[in-house]
Amino acid sequence: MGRAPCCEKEGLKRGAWSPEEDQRLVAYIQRHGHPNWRALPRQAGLLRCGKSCRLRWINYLRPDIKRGNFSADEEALIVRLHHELGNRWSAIAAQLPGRTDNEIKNVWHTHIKKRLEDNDADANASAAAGRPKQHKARKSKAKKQAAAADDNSETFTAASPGLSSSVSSGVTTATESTAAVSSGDNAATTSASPQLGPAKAEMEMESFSSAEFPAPPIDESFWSSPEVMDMGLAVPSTRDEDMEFWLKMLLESGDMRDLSVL
DNA sequence: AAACCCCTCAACCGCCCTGTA
DNA sequence: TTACAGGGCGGTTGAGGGGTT
Repeated sequence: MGRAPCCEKEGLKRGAWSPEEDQRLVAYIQRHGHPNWRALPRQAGLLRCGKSCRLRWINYLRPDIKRGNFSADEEALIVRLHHELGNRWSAIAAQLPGRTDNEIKNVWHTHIKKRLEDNDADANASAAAGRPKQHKARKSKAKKQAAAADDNSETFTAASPGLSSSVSSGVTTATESTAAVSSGDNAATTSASPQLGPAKAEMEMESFSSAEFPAPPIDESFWSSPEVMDMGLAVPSTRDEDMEFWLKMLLESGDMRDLSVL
């Protein structure tokens, strides 16, 4: 006899969550917690599977979720942890506060893995071809992320407009620092290097042009923050300086040394 | 302008693990 | 020890959207 389904599928809603559903779920969890996911949707008046509620909460509605672009440091950490742990996304997520396993998994499959493959391909083809190909989707993502960085602090409330401010508060503060660091596709382009050894990174740096990768807007307050000042790091003003800045930062943080074994 | 391409990411599916009776 | 329920996890899917032709 087969295993019983986790929940009765009949009559349950599927697909994207509405703001009203989000609000209902958040309100219920804030009031009662989630001692029993299976019973929760019925008690909260939601036509959803318990698993679906859990996933929605874990991946999207939890107040400590850090939304927005992954910083170069975060991406470097993901690469390193994936090297050590494999596809154990929850274990990797445990090392990245505010990030979910689902989000990390998505980032890995859509960005990092592809970049690693590109880098391998480029390394093989560079002698013959020269410059790496710029995938169109990355260009679109650059725009998208630049826009996302602009209203990063509003992402959560915008996605779920009905939510109370108590839930969305804390998300903005958690996000701002990341947004400042990784505004635009800068995170993606600059972090293209961290998973490479220094020589490969240098090779890749030369392949970028400022025309293809216009400098993203930078939150000046970040650069004047005590943490950054303590590092004695100058504010990068050009693309090349930008790349060198991140390389230096990663080397000093130790990430690059760890990654050089890859 | 419109059709097509393809990338992103939220959400789902199904298996596995753990706790409990 | 076994059966079952519930939660967790990793793989996969598909709608939506932006870029290209």
